[in-house]
Amino acid sequence: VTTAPVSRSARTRAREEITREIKAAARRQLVELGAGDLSLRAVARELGMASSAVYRYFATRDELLTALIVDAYDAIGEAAEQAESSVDRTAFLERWLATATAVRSWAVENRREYELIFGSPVPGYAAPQVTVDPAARIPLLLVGIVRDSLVGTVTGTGASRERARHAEPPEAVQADLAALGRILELDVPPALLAEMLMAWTALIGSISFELFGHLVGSVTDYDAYFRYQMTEVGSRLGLSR
Amino acid sequence: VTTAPVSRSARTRAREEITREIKAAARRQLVELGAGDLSLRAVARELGMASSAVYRYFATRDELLTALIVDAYDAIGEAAEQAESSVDRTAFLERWLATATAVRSWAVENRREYELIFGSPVPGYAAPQVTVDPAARIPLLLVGIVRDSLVGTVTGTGASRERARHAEPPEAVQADLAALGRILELDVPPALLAEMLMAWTALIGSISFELFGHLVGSVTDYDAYFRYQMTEVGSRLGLSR
DNA sequence: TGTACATCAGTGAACGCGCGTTCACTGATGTAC
DNA sequence: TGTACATCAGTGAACGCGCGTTCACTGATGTAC
Repeated sequence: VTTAPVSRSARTRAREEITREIKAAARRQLVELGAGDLSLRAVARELGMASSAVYRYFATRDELLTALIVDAYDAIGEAAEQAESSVDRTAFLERWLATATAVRSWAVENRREYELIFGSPVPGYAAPQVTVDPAARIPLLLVGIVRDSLVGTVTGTGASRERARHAEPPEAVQADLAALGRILELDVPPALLAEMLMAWTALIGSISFELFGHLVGSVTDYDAYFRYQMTEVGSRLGLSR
Repeated sequence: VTTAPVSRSARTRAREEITREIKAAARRQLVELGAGDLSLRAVARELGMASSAVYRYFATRDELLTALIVDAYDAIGEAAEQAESSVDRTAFLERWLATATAVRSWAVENRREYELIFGSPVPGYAAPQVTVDPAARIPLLLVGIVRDSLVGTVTGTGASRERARHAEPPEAVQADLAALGRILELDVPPALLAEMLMAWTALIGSISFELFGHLVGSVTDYDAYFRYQMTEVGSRLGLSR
């Protein structure tokens, strides 16, 4: 039995640093070429090391891809959390808008990484379990906002009690929603939970539509259109008005 | 000046047939490997011809890709039009649901081709102008439904006059919408036009979310959830209730 | 504190593979007189 | 209707390239006594 060293050894520190450098180089490649053309050899070349050396850090190309995916989820989640946390806690709609806007800004600035996580899956690559938690950060933000807004309603802190009236979801959907509510420990009407799922879908759907070029010719002021759209979504969640 | 032959020559017929065969083989490859790994050589191999022979039909790999994209847009548009046309003209919500459902079914059955047109763009490939028209078929269906529903309102054929009340779009968005309304020759309130754009976004966004795996763990009955979601979207368009 | 051994990072060559595209060519089909 | 020429489809070899991964190796760092 060996005891873990108190201070990381030179070897360990070097390992961490070089791992970071490999990921950084891979990210640069990703930006230029897209995920499909990401090449271990090119990464090694950029770092001035033998291509075989990369295998000391990532056992396979897919493992490197996975690391990039996890990083991307974390980065976009982090950006969203940062933005959301700086808004007055009782301004629910604004919290949602800050979240949505931050997500979109990150996506615009990090197109390829956004595509990596929200675009079409890389063929032949199956996302492993490790990506699940970081992927949940943004939806969990939304859960937090809605949860707070409901407490707000009860104590009268300002959330709208005139929530839009929705059709009751059909039974099959209710079952899914009930299970989801239990996982999230969120006790809300099924229609509202469904609305949250749709909000999350609308957020990503809208950003993808813009980035993938399907609004070319219809919209020119993407900022304004996006904000308007997300305001509509927010008000359907009963976050204001 | 040569006159066009009345009946296509053997050569012309052969050319058309082989062009079709090349596209079919390419489509098969697409299904297996995704757009990024589509290879001219592999297509030629499958057809038992020299790889150089393919160049008599498509000057470049990208040209072949473009052909597949156009075909995909046409196929999904065709499927949608078929489904929509078989619904009672005055059942506006049902027309919308038939459209949406047909689009989703086609997407589920033709995953890769769907990804080709609605997933992340193939890096290094710029969609040429020829893809614009076929891409418009589905949104134009939606325009038709809403247009008819408005006439319905006037003549009292059954469309709801209790259209959901929307916030007025901000000015920057209004400008875009006005231009869009002129192009479509559709004279409707800006908020409704915006809602149509959002419906189109929601349709594709929802299908992509499902296909790209972002609902795994939250939804199990995709059919029911999708239908519910599109019903909500439809009612926001004032198509019923 | 010094030494012997184990662990690990990195090298460079090699394996086996596939790709897009070009080019000079042969032979079949189409066209003009 | 028959012949001469032009057009076109398809061949096979080649160019120049890049890829992921393995393997036997050297030399530096870490560990146990």
